[in-house]
Amino acid sequence: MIRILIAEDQRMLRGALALLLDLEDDIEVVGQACDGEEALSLITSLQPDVCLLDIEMPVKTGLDVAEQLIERGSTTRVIILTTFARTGYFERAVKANVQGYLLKDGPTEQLAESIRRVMKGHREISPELIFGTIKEENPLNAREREILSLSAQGKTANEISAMLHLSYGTVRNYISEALNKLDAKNRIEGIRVAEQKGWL
Amino acid sequence: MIRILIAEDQRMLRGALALLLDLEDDIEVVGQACDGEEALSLITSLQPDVCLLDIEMPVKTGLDVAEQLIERGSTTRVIILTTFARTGYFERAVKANVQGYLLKDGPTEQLAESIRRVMKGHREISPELIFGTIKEENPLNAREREILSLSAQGKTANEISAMLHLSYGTVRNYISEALNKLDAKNRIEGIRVAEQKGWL
DNA sequence: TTATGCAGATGACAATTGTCATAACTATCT
DNA sequence: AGATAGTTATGACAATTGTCATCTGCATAA
Repeated sequence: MIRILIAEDQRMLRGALALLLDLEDDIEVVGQACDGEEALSLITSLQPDVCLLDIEMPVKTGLDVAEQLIERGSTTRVIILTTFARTGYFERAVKANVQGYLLKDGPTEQLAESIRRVMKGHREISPELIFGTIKEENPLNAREREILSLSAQGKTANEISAMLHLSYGTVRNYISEALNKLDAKNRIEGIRVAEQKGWL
Repeated sequence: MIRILIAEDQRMLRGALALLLDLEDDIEVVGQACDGEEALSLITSLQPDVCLLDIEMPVKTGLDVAEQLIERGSTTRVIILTTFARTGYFERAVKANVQGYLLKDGPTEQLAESIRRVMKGHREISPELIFGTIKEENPLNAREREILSLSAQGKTANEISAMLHLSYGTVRNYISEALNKLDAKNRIEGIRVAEQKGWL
């Protein structure tokens, strides 16, 4: 019996997946979490064989959870299940050494089969991601990302400088550099591009 | 037997919902669509009793579909099933006279029951939406919305003025007015607020 | 007819933003 | 020690943005 845990904040999907997987004879859904924090603590206490992690969840993202599981030397295998084929997300998942990265756009029928294959030691990656991704690296460094994120929240260069204890000019330099790398003509365009690629 | 059609672009969710509903003795999923256009043509040809429509789909949104069904005098009952509790969406759905508006954040178990109740002539609205929404009207008029949308794509005031055959100053006036209404201190914040409320 | 209101335009002003050249200070590598 | 690279800072400049008061048509209602 494969014991699995589902972490997904959208209740309808979480419930439907749990039901669907429970119909399989060899799979048992032992727990469900609606945010990253809960997922982490349930995985620790329940020790499931596999966990299905959404990325964009409250409190902690699925990627955060995956990284912390590695740190703790957990034996639970991780399958990321997300809407986003964003290169940034995928790269981070690969670095965190997850066993699977599936898209919510993929077929339902394949999910159970993917779980079984992961149990056998295979890696399961949505075919959309296998080609044409690795080349698109995140061009932004940590500072640029941090500053652009704050800017994306509507913060002003001045506010950001106060928050990060940097000078006004430095903040603007970083934004300028980021926009240059993203080939964007202003903050708004830059934010669009970066968000869309999962670089923020 | 209640014949239903599901329109939802996310394949995993669509598949899971179809399976879940097909398990019910009195419900039969007669069709699935992955965009609004397909939904419309399948509803016309299959004449299901109920259709489940996602809002944010390619080609045509679920709201577009609902509105066109009314126009055509279709007898198929409509349940909107969406992630978004945005007031703008909800208002539009109410105006289109849909029979249900459920959130994907709601419980899976209730879905089949909601469908049965809709068949009996009830209206099904997610409880989150019943209170505290109607008052939050979209404060932006058509022009302001149009201009802020273009701005959200990274367009400059100058570019927008050329696109809409308005003067540079007029465009900035509209943006200023929109920001004032949204209580935002700059474009970026304004865009965030408006998008989050479904006002764009 | 006057009044009222709306869509659009103009001009002026200050603040913010985007760009660039340059420099100081570290830390690291050779 | 010298070379190199990364981080932070400055100053200067132009362009863009945000705000306001004011003005022109134009339609429509009193």
